[in-house]
Amino acid sequence: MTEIPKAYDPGQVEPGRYKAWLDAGAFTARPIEGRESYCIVIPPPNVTGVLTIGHVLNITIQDILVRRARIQGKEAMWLPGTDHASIATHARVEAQLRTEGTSRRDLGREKFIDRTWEWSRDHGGKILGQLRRLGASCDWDRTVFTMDDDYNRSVLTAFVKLYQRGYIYRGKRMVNWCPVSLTALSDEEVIMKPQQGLLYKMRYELVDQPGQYLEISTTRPETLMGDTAVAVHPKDERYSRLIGGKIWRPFPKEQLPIIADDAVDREFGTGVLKVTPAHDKLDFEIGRRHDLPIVDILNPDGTLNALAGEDFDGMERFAAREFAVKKLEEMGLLVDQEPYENNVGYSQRADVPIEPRLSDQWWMRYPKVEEAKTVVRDGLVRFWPKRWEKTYQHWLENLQDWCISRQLWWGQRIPVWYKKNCDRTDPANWHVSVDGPDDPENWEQEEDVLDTWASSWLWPFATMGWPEPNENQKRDLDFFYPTSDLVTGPDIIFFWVARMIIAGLEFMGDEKETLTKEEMAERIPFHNVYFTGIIRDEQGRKISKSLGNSPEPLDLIDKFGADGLRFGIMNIAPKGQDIRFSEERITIGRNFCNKLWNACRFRQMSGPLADNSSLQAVVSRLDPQKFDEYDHWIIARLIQTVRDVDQAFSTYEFNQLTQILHGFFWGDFCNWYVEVSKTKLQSDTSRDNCLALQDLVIRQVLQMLYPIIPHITEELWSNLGYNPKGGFIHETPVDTPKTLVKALRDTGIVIDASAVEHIEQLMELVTQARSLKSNYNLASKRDVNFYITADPKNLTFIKSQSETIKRLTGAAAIIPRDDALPEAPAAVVALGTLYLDLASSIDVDAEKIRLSKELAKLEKAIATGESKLEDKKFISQAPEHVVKGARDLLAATRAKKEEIERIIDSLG
RNA sequence: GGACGGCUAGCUCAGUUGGUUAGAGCAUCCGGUUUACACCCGGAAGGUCGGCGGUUCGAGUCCGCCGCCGUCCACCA
Repeated sequence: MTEIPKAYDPGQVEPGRYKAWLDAGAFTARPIEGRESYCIVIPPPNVTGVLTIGHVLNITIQDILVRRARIQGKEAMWLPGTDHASIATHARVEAQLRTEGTSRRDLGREKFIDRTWEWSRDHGGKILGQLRRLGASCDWDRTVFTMDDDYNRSVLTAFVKLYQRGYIYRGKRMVNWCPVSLTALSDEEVIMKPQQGLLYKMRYELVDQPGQYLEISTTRPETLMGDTAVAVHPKDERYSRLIGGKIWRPFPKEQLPIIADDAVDREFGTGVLKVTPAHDKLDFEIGRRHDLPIVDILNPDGTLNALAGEDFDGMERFAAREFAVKKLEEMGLLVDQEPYENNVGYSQRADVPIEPRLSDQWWMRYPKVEEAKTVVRDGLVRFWPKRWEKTYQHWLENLQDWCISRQLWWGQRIPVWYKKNCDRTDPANWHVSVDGPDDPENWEQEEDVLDTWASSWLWPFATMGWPEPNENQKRDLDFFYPTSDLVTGPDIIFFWVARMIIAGLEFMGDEKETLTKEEMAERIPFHNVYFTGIIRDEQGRKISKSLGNSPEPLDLIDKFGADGLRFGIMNIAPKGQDIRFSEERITIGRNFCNKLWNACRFRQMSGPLADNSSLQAVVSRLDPQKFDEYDHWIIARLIQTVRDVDQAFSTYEFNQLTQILHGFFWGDFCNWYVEVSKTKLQSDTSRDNCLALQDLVIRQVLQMLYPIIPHITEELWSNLGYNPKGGFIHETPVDTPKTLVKALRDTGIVIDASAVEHIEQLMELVTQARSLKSNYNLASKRDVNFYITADPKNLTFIKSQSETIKRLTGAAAIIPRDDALPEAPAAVVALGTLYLDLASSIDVDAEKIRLSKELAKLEKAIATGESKLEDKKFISQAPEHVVKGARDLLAATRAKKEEIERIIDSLG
């Protein structure tokens, strides 16, 4: 046993405690027969990332869940790792190369990849190290990187299997092209942003009727050189006679057909649409229906090419827009331009408008879509909060094929080889396998790599050795899969959560077209998904680097301690809502740790420690014969708190959790029980029982707090001798409400409900007494007397508690009286009427005003109660206990009112 | 355009299946070194629960409409 220092200093405690856990292998999980398993796989942070406040939230929740599972006696495994983040890492390495005056093309594929490996090794350890400072109890020996050799093989195997099963194909289709990253993107990587632009109205001349024009509206005049038709709605009478005719494209000057297509909206603009099949998704579809030529006037980087005409060749796309408008104007073809807001797709990563572009890509049709809907609808996979299920189902119902190829180098290179000098579009010339062809000299491998999400969607099982697990991994998969909880943000429901569910259903078992419910249950990757809120700043803005409003987590840890930060952030994170972050609101965590520390310190100062080695040991030190009302009350509150905490854990209500524990420990235990203890500890007869009770409360509270604030609770658990044979706190299973109640009952302790009620009444009396003193500026005086009138039963109780009442109120004496004390401030409470004895005269008028205010309140309550009870419908239709409650309340309120009226009278 | 979420004290949030006089923390104000803790203790003030209707004996809670704020989805150029 060591003495506890005066103020809690997390810096002195946290690193040592964390190291001790690591040294003892406390986070190592092994499949153990007959033991309940618990597993979380971490959402792998980007390998080049640094810890953000968002991670703090996410990691804290996961650590709470894992540690709670561990202290419940489950075999708990938290699997850590990082993601290679293909496009993001690419962008950062390329940016670095630019500062060196070189580029990835100059470097070549191999050297670029070497360089990127170097980069990720330099940065990769960083974020994992930061997680340790937060106290993350990951099983670090299992750390996985999505570019590890084994993981690569998993990704390639998944590709090959899906290819063989007919879900993967290569095709020339419209893709979202990022002109900065120079790669195709999936639909999910495109963000629609409203854009202030211009809507141009221009006119094209009819070939057959020179001097006659058709007016066309567009927001993108720079693509007109790629137009290969204009289209109208087939039923649009304004234009029906022109269908089948021709029109002049002004430059490069060419005749275009006028066609009819249902997709044209008659209401929009003039109802005439210019059709650019190479650069617009809708136009591409129209072009396909009408067999229109496709003229691609854009280079991959978004500049125009020679097909746009000599004067546009090489021009940047937005410069080309201005230039095209200028040309139209000069030719007298620009009719109008007006401000216009429309939605433009942006590349999520590069933050520039994407170009719809026709190109050869690899696509995936999703397998097991129906099953993916079923498992969530039927609760095999539960979402918290539930409302995200709707978002998930909606996405699955409107699924588009997934573009999985990226024109990048960092990532899993697509395992397809093309026969040299042969037609790449013909699958007969393809070789698809994990290891490649036996005669590599005759083949060329596909240049593209896979979308990062096409590797991370395998995370829950590829991290455990799928598809070729060794003996240990096989046991892991059997034991830990399906995993228990997934904790992530709702922004990646589509990117990651939905796809992991699909991948699990497809791969975690033999190839099957459809699955039974039992098979689904075995294959799902996790049972619960907890969606965190998104952290915002005090003004409700998103946290972002450019706004400079991102809190620095490591500074916060220095300031508040990891435990303080953890408690604080849990306290301010409402379930399913975005979180307003402010540093000030984190102080509650630090303050709470300090309170906990000092309460334990006070316990240590109050008397020698006795046997605390187990729940039974502590409980057996209690002496039911010596229980007073306070003891009953605190035990009742403790049991209720254990129940509430249980409930909060099982419904993932983490802010609730901190509030329950904060309220009980600080509000009930410290402010009332410990204060009362100060009297009890002076008496030899009550001391030991009181200390045992404190030990019990502290013990149970430490257990419940451990998942949230593990370092400090571990330290105190050890300092107060709760650890039999030096074990960690989590090695003693946390008591359930049942085990706690049973242990108490076995010792002969049964909660006396009337004692609990008495204490609540006593607390009211004390509060009112303090209030009276404070109202007369006597709060700090110790020589004040109180008088009380009460019925004999209550008086006996009050007398028995007079010492603690005196201590809690700071009064000199509490003196029974038979009648009212004239001209004295008074308060009516459940136990009687309390009078503040004032040696000097009081401000009678002020006191009258105060009491009148209270009287008004009571009269209002009486009026409400009376009208309710006079209502026959209420009497006949409301449940009996509600009616009785209303009657009792009315009676009590009337009595109180009469008493206050008497006091007012006595004031003269 | 559709869907979802939020609107309760100055701020951030609780308010279970409708049922006593709507709560907490922070901030504010007043008073305090009492046998742990000033990262503390005691007290006070502060709300027509976004608006309007409806159901009901009874609505912060259920229903309808409206208003802001936010998020997601959507091929009107």
